[in-house]
Amino acid sequence: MERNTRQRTAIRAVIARAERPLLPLEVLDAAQVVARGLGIATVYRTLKALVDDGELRMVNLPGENARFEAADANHHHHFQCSACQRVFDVHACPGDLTHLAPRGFVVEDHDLTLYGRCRDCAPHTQRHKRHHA
Amino acid sequence: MERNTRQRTAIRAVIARAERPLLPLEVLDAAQVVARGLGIATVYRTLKALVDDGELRMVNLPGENARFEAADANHHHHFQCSACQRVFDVHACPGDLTHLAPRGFVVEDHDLTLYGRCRDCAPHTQRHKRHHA
DNA sequence: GCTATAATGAGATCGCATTATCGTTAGCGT
DNA sequence: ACGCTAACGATAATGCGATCTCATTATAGC
Repeated sequence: MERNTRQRTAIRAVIARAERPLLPLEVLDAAQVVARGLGIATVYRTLKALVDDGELRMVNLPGENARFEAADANHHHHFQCSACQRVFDVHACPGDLTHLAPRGFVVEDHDLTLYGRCRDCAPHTQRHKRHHA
Repeated sequence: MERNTRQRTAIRAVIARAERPLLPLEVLDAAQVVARGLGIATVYRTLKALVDDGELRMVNLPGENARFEAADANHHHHFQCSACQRVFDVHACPGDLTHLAPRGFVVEDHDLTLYGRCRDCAPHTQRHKRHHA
């Protein structure tokens, strides 16, 4: 993390532009457009470094590999599309959930994942085209 | 799934008795008490068979390996202790969350995971002893 | 009790995400 | 522009949960 390379710049840009947490492979695909020849090793290396620096945050969803998003985002949750499998941010929260836990349990945090169809994959309300990012 | 063996009986009993989803290794440990010599291969084989039969359900929590619980339980969520890592059932639900998704998204289901200290690991309110199941 | 064969257990193997290796490339301070 | 060396890319290696292999064991029908 001492030199600014075009690979690192591309990876940073891809994640900053995305409005959803990305898989390492999604980062690779998107960043390769700008940084030709970019390798998966560099993606993993850079993601790890950026997480250590506190610039990125690792996002885990049930049964999924880790995704990465900007760490400066405030508390939010995620929505995974059952059709395209992509994960989107949900800028809403049911609020205080501490009362849901059994007696004697102390709630400190929570994760919420919604499942269904994203805007692009929703039934009925078809979109003109589906240019996935 | 055609013969009733002591291994299978032990595995069924362990899961029925637990009030929380168990990891394959937790099933192994608990079932070995009754079924001596039980191997991990049999645990995986049996869990898979019971899931196929609809008797068990696979439970995925963020960043965790699959756990298994009885399939006849009704809709509920989970609580993972940040100290002992065990997962407990939460028989409560925040209710309708369909309105949280962005416009155009169709919510079909949701997963909620609470994090904190379980009764055994909670601060202050110490328990006399901690005989983990 | 006898037998056919389903089921088991130990250990080898697989699948796959992630990490390490190492020769090459390219920031950046001078 | 030069040189030091961080960073890269290709690919081998790792880690580990889960599955497969196969000789052995034990269930269940007769």
